[in-house]
Amino acid sequence: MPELPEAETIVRGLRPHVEGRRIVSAEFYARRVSSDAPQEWAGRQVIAVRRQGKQVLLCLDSGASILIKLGMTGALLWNGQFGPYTRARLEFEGGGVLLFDDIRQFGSLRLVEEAGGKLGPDPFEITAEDFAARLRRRNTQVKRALLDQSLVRGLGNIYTDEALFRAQIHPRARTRRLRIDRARRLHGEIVKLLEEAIALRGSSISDYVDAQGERGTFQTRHQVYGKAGQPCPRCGTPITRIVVAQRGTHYCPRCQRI
DNA sequence: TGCCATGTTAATGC
DNA sequence: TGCATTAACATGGC
Repeated sequence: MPELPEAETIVRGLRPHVEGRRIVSAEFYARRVSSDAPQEWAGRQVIAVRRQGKQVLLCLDSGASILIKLGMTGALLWNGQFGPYTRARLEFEGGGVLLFDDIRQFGSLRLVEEAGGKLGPDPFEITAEDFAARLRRRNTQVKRALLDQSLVRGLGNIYTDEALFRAQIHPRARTRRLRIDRARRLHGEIVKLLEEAIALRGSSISDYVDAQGERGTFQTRHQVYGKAGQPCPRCGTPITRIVVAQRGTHYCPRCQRI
């Protein structure tokens, strides 16, 4: 669920509470949530809260960072209610508790020495030119390429479908055959889409909530995601659902031609 | 009941 | 090397 706009909303909500604070203790309640020893986190000060694609980083005074992957259903709740899906709990000096709730347990927390890994550039930090070049270097379906975090980081199933609709590109279009102006335009649409989604605090499709437990509202602006059978907002043709890269994919067969 | 779901990674084969 | 496919993870909703 959480993609870039949701992670950004969580980070913004967490920052004023967590930055500059020291971790007093950490506890894990599920084997899968972390393989770290929680006492190794204790005593560390969080100097910055950052987003990395769709992940959240708590940057520590030691130089290392706690990398938080939200998976499908992860939530970070500031002073939230401890519940059956609470998988981790961080207590901060001076009061305040950060809970990591995660129904499906695809999320995780782990200490990393270096950020980045195999992630590609953030869509906000890459030029249209560079984006187009990276995209056209691949030889695959454009939807698959956008979901690949090593091309650009932060897009998931929802925003990929929405961005391709806005750019009027078929999700199965081959990256190598995309004209350069179309690839540049796709980057522009991605940036605008993500900015709009952040302004509305993300999309709450099922259970995404921000650090205060509040839902986002960008789902009310979705044009194709989850809209199979409904008329295309541009031309009225029914939105079609197909499977691309093993993911449900929504597009307008008239506006988005190969 | 069976299938589907916003994510990621590993294994395997071409 | 790059790309495609499948499985796996754990749980809730329809």
